[in-house]
Amino acid sequence: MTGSRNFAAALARLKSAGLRPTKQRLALSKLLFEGGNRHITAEQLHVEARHQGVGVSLATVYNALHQFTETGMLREVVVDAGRSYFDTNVDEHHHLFYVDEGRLEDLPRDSVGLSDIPAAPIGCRVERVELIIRVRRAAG
Amino acid sequence: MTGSRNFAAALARLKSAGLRPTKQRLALSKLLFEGGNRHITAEQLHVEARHQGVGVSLATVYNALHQFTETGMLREVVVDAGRSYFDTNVDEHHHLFYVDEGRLEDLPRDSVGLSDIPAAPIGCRVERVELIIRVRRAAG
DNA sequence: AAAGTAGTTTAGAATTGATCTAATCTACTT
DNA sequence: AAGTAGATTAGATCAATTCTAAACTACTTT
Ligand SMILES: [Mn+2]
Ligand SMILES: [Mn+2]
Ligand SMILES: [Zn+2]
Ligand SMILES: [Zn+2]
Repeated sequence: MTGSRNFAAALARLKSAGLRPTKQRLALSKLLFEGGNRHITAEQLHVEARHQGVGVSLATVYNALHQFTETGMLREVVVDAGRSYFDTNVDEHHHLFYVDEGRLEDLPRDSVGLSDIPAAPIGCRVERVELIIRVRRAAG
Repeated sequence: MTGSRNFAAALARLKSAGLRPTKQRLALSKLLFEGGNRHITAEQLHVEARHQGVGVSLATVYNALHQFTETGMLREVVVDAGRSYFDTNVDEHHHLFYVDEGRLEDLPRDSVGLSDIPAAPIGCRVERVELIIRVRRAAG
């Protein structure tokens, strides 16, 4: 019952994004969007999928993550040179990054006072304002 | 005269960082710190050095950039997965990132109203607060 | 100044995350 | 059921970075 509702939700998400509901996309969509917000890398999602017996290649994971991002289901967050995180929370918000663990956590938009953002230079538009607080385990 | 003063300054920088003043480090230090603030990648700096006849390998450029960063002469800025930028401005400030060009520009700290930053979780300390405004050429 | 030592540089190999290719497969239309 | 556009995949490829270990050099000690 839960399974079928989740299936229906995943199906609806793909349908409204104009993506064919393949076995792989359905499985990845469920992994990503069931449960709370997630910040995950392609490799992590691939491992998770295989671990659940979902037959999906790494190339397909990358394809799906990019398609989900293009259609607004995900957003990409860059905090670490050489690794991209995909965020299931596409609302405006900020991030806490645990440098040691390579883990991202949401900060609600109103948890930070942010004002007077400079206007974009002429001929440009602001694509996004990213605020990342990098924290590290305190020494000692 | 200018040459010798620049040499003296580069020498002093390395000395105070506890790094041996090798030909390569002196040359890279001059390229980085003479003139205004810079945001540069390892590959870019390597090209620039070779272009000026400085014999330096890419591995050494990476070594030097990391050593300069560890000793506080540079700071690393992550805006693009798969490419690291090194910033000669180590004062607190923010960035404008021109996505199309892959170019970083400084925003003075007081050009943005930033307040009420959440405290670091217990056991952690805030290593840095990064604010990046991503801009893109306006369509049309 | 010569010798000794620890630190530095380097070419080239290796690694990593990501993308590409082109052959196979599948969801949807007719 | 057949046809077609779209999707998946293994494996090759790529770009940035790191590693390795041999040669070199700055500095210290005689
Ligand atoms: Mn990293
Ligand atoms: Mn990129
Ligand atoms: Zn988030
Ligand atoms: Zn800067």
